[in-house]
Amino acid sequence: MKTPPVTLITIAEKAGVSVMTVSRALNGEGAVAEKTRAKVRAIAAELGYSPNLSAKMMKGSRTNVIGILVNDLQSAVINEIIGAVSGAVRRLEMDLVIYNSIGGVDDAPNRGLGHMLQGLCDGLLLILPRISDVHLRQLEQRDLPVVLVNYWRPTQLPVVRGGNGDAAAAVTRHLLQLGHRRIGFIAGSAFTGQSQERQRGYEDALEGAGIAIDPALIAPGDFGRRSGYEAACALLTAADAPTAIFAANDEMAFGAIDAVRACGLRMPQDVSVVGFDDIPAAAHVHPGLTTVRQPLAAISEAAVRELLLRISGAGGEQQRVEFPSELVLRESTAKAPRRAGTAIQPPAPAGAGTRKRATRKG
Amino acid sequence: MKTPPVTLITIAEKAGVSVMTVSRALNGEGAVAEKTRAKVRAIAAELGYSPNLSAKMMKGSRTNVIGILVNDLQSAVINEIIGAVSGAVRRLEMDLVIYNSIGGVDDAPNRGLGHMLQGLCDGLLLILPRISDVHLRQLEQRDLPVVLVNYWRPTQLPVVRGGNGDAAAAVTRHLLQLGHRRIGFIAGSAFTGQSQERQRGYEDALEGAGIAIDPALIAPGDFGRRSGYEAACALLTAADAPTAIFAANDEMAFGAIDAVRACGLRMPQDVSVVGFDDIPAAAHVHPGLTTVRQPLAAISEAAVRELLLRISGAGGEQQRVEFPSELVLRESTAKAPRRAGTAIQPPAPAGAGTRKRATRKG
DNA sequence: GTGAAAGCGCTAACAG
DNA sequence: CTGTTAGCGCTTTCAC
Repeated sequence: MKTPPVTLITIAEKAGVSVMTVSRALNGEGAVAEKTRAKVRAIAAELGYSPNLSAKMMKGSRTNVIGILVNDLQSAVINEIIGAVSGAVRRLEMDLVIYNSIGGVDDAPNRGLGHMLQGLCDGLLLILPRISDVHLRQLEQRDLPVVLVNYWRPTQLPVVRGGNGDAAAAVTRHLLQLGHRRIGFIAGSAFTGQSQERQRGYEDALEGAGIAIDPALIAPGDFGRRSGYEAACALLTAADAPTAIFAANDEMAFGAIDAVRACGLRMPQDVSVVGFDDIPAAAHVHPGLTTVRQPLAAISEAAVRELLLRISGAGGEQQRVEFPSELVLRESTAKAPRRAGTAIQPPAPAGAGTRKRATRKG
Repeated sequence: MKTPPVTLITIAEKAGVSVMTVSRALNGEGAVAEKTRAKVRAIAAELGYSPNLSAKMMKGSRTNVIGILVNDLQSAVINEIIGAVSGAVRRLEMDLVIYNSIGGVDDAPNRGLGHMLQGLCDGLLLILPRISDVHLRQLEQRDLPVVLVNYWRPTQLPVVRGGNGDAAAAVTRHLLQLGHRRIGFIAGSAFTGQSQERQRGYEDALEGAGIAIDPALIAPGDFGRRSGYEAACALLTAADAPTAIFAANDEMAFGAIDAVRACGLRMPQDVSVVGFDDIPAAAHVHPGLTTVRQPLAAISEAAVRELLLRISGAGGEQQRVEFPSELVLRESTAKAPRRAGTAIQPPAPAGAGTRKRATRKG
């Protein structure tokens, strides 16, 4: 029913030429008489022809589609990256398909991923904050051009990313300049190198200022708001509590802010809070969150460019590209208070305004 | 280099059977000896076989992939829908591919869309807050199972969506009960029926309460935060200003809140603000935003179910499914203040804390 | 229960 | 410049 599919054959018949000529005319390659080409193109346009990708990819030729493999579409950072990649891809007159390999770390080794790998895409951009090494090894084995974007684990695959260590050091120095001496750090999960690098920057800056690193000031988190809340509660209620908290990402910083309030403290007067990522909400809250902005647009563009290089076989000279991140000062940091760290009463179990992260059964 | 692709042939040779048998064994269809099947499956697993979708779709058989066509990946609502759809699809052991038809309303009629239509997906979920009628007509022509999710225009295609009118009426009645008599409404863009329906609910509730609709209280917006700010400024600085503002979505409500503050007014004491959508940020701001929550999970599941029906040819008995939305009361609404609407000084051009929407050149 | 043949829409390679 | 042949990996149809 409805419209029958338009194939090269349809056009060939209507134009009175062979299928091959139509193919060449439409793809702009091979020698075709200008006149023929024009005619064929006109008919194709009229009929609303769009090439059957499946057939194209079966022949192993380029599909002009690049794929994104992502496993967390909820993340503001990732959505920004995807937006930027979309733009870049579009400017190249290519198409973009996103494969959401939701689920856990070990997900989609053969499912889905396999499908995409099987030729649909010319290349793949990986935006995987949680990727397992097993999965990564599989990708290394494959003969598909691939670039890791912003999230990585040790690998030989090319990586394009924003700076973490330098910016984290800058954050820490900023806090030091404000007179803070006990600065807490809330780490993220270890599935990506991001948190470690940020922590390293924090530690380097402290050491650079001649301040010993106190393990009691480093709390574990998982990049989720809730974990930031809990980590901050732990930090703030301990003896000799920090006067500033640096969270490895904005979400956790928000949780930390919740905790500060739940502890009856003021932000930034009593406790300064800094995040990382500069997600849109960081600018929207009051007071605005001091944080770090990664140049996601530049990262995305570069990643696409890198991928294109791999696709065209000009296999990488540069295996790792890093763009410096930038400190964004807002109102969540202030001069360190005079008080020595006094022990604080722990708040009620679930802090007001704290949103529980959705937990999925299964 | 690296791993050569594993095809049915590879497996057939290794198993000492024909390609056909392998195909049947793997797909579970057709009669195959249990023994053969087990053997074939074992080899397939061992070799890490994953079927070449391209070939599959070329034969027009089902690919077990469903596609999402979306044109705004920045939207929190849409991301929530996509998350829910992902889950539903996964539970069905199918795969999901997202096609981001960014750009304008008239975009992707033949590009991209065409590709997906050409068989990659068994069916398409459309999450298109901005879709043109032209585009919609094209889709209607196509012989591909399609379901519109949450956003729609007049069409014969099936639609699964959350309620708008009833919930908007509930919001309005809530404000009326708080004593508000002059309630402003900020409309969204007209590309989807959502804004109109929400406005209708607002008007119905007012009329139901015997209050005449004042066109001066209805301001145009485009669902963006900035437009909410501007619309609210206009409402608040006019003579006989409203004591409550109902924005057609949360983003605009946030803009309205910025405006309330920029005008030197307090929220909710001087002006109550209500949004629509219950995006995560609505719960995160202080005071929390009273808004409406659409049952996105239910909507998404139903949409997938509807789509599956179409795919299996059981063409729809039900063309429109609607799930009731729910009023979420938080702290942005309060009893109407005593003051008569006094004229307010307009704020400085760009309100503090207002984030300009990114404008893309080209 | 299994296999052989044909063909999906397209393009690379080689004629003409 | 244009046409012919062959074949990508798979499934459908029909044979054994």
